[in-house]
Formats: sequence, C-alpha cells, structure tokens
Amino acid sequence: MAHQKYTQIYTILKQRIESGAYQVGQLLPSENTLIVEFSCSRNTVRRAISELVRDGYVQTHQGRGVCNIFQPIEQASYTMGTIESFRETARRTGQNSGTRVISFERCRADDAIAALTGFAVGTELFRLGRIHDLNQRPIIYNLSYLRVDCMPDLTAEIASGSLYRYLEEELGMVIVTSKRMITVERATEQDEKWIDMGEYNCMAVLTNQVYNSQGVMFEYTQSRHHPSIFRFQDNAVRRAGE
Amino acid sequence: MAHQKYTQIYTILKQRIESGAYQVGQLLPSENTLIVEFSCSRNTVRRAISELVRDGYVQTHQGRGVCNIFQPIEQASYTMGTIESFRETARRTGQNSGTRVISFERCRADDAIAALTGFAVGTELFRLGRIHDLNQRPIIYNLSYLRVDCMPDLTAEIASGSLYRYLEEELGMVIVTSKRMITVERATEQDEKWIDMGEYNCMAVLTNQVYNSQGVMFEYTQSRHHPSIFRFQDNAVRRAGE
DNA sequence: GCCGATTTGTCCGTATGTATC
DNA sequence: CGATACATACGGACAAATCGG
Repeated sequence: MAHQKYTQIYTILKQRIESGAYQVGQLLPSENTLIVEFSCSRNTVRRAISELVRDGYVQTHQGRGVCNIFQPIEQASYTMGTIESFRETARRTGQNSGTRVISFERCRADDAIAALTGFAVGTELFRLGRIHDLNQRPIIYNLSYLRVDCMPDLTAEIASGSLYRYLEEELGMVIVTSKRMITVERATEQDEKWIDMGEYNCMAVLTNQVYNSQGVMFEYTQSRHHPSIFRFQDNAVRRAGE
Repeated sequence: MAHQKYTQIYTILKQRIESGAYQVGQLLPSENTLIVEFSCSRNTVRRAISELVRDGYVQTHQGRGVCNIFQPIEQASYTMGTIESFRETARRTGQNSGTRVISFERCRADDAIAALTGFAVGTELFRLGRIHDLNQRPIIYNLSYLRVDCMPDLTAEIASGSLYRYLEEELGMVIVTSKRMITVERATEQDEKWIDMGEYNCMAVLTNQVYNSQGVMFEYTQSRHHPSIFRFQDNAVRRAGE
C-alpha cells in the first residue's frame, strides 16, 4: 500500500528525521514550505505531521513550528500502537522463533472463564495453550480462548503456525482493534513447568482482547513473558482538554 | 477548555456509547446524519469519530459505517492509554497515599548517567529519589534526573509535593510529550531496602522521558513499582499501510 | 454477477482564530 | 504592531468498499 499521499509524506519526513537531518529541538520546515515541496494541500501535510506526533518523532507548537524530538538512542525496539505478532517481532529483530502447541481443546465458557475473558457464559470456545521459543529457548507461555463460531475448522496443526495468517488469509477475517493490559504476576507452577525462569519468580503478563471487523471479540489471550525479553514502549501526547 | 466543536461532539457521542445507547456490534448514525444533528461540517464529525477510534470505543469500516465496540464490563478498569497514576490507584481503592523525598542532590551527567537517561554528558542535573506510600506501606521507588537549567530553584521541599504542579503552575512549563517504556527487572538491594517486596523478587519498571514545549527533555524518571499494584492499559488500532 | 445507493477514505481549497516572535 | 505559524472549521469533489435489489 502506502499509496496515499499523506503516508508518503509521513515516510519521507520520518526518514529525514531518523537520518539526523534535524537536530533535537530544531524546527522542521513550516507547513507552507512543505505544501510547496510536496505540492499538496495543507490538510495532507498536517495529517502526515499528526502521525509523526503520534509516533513521538515531533511536537507541534502553535505560532512556533514543528519541533524535532527524535533521539536515536534505542528506538525501533517494539513499535507501539500497532498489533504485532510474536513471529513478526522475531523476524524484524532477526531471531529464530518457533511455536509449539501444548494443549488444544473445546470448551464452553463457565463463570470463571467468563469473568477472566469477558466472553459471555455459555460461549463455545477453543482453549489453546502455546509456547513460543526464541532461539530454541522457551520464552512465552500463551493461553488463548477463541470463539468457535469465528473459526469452526481450527485445528491444533493450524494453531502451531501463525494463527493470524490463518485468520486473515484463509478466513478473510480482518483484525482491527485490540485492547491490551500489562501486569506483573507471580510465576505459577504451570509457568515454571514450561518456561526456564532462572532466578526470576515473576512474569510480565500481556492480556489481549482482539476484535474483528464485525466488532465482535473473537480472541482472548494471556501472554506470559519471561521478564528478560519483555519490553513495551509508547509515546504519550498531552490531549486537548487537559 | 473543551471549547472546540469536535471535542463537544466527541464527548456527546462517548456519553451515548457509555450509557448503552448502542449495542455492541451495532452501527452508529452515519456521518451525514451526524452532520445534520450537530449542524457542522463532515471534517468535524470525522475528527470526533477518529478520537473515539483512538480511545477504543468504535471501529470504522469503509462502506459500512461506524461500529460500537464498547463493553461496559471492563469499565471498572480505569483510564485507558495511561498508566493508572499512583494517586488514582489510591483513590480508587480508598487508601491513603503519601510521598517522601529520600535523596536530593546536584550532579553532572557522566557516561553512565548519560547512557541511562539520554541526557548529554556534562548536563547539570538534580538527582531526586522518592518513595510513594500506600496505606503507610512503601510501594514505589522513584528515581528522577531533572535538568537544572529548567528549574534552577528546585528544592527537596518542593519535590516532596507535586512536582508537576510546581513546574506547570509556578514555572509555567508546559508538558507535552513523554516517551514511556515498561520492563520487568529483578529487584535490587536498593529496592528491597525501601520497598516491602514480600514474596516477589521483581519490579515493574516504568521509564519515562518527559519533554517540555521547547522540545527539550527535562526529566528522566524510573518508577519501580511493586508488581501487585502495577497495571497498564491501552488500545491498539490496525494502521492503514499493513 | 451487475448496478446503484449508501458510507467511509482521501484530497483539495478557503477562511478565520490564536499563539509566537 | 505586523508577520509567521499552527489550530479549527467549513465546503466540495472523487475514490473505494459495502450492501441490497
């Protein structure tokens, strides 16, 4: 893709910033200057800039200009605001990765599962346990509940590959939104059975509720990460109304 | 504030959604309908909607409409996209909170500090250590480095109150952007000296680089939380270009 | 499968307000 | 004070996706 004008401008400006074209604290060219350079409308430039703000590259200041705040320290480790699978992360960072299915069964949401996941009581679910290996070392223990009616033909074999590739390419399902929560929990017996915890006795727990294009939550996943490989980054922008 | 039209529309629509006016999966009124209702332009409606998307209330679908995905179930979990602040946690759980300064000194960034914080070597800094108590129990160990030239008159006394209130109200500094990172680390001797860790041997570490309106990073803070009280939430939206 | 109506996505141009210098 | 720069808001045009007939 990247066929839209604002995406092209966003990409060009981002590259300039990352390549060090502007010092930290320096102002970028004004909107009017960029309008001339890219021969486009003001809205298009502004949209590109607003995405740079969202991604933490620049700040805007009314009456002053657009200010570079990018520091090449340790960027690009874990892009936030997007949904990225374990496999994508591994590929991007150039490491070996593997996924093993350790349990796969059908169940029905009882009170406990409903309270945990947010699925309604009685919903038919697949319960899927997986281990992710990074460089042959077990690193993430993954427990998912998946709506049967969204993927009736799911098998353990399919789940051992990329679940998202199957859902998107085979079923044509479009994943749009996900709600995430990060907590830190004591490692359970189950964790220690599968993950080599070393001297750590806690897990970084990423809880994920994923919605498809119909607006229905079809997946609940708890990813229990070994602390040493867990990192989460984002940028917070001050909003309009305080 | 909230004087802008798009903010008003955003607030009204959000209230309708939260009050259960639309079922989960149901479409909101079309943009044209909203234009008539609020007698405004299409862009204004679209901007309000895009903020609802950002906050995880709705999804948009070209050719179909705007779909409600808000579930009141997890409303109990508070503000989104933010880390529940220490004070908020205390208020929510109805507990006492307090802040103690345990160290306050001036220093200059050496290689180690520069590598840790991102400040240039040689920058004059305040080094501020604080403990947050919840119900008289120490819960968060807080280590901050602050640029002296941004707040030359800072004292330990001021730091024992709300640092941000001082910076914003007294110095007129506007905080715009902050880059955050969440990791999980082994508790250090320093941690255990100050925090009652119980059976946990890890800390939830929130690293924060805060920028003012000049685009200069004026604060680096490492907040080391007791795992039992740490929680982070946000929404991820699939972007345009893959 | 096609067509047309509806709906959101992108892009343009313009005007006015407000903060900074 | 004027010039510059970003923020908000309006209006219009066309593209792309969806849905019903």
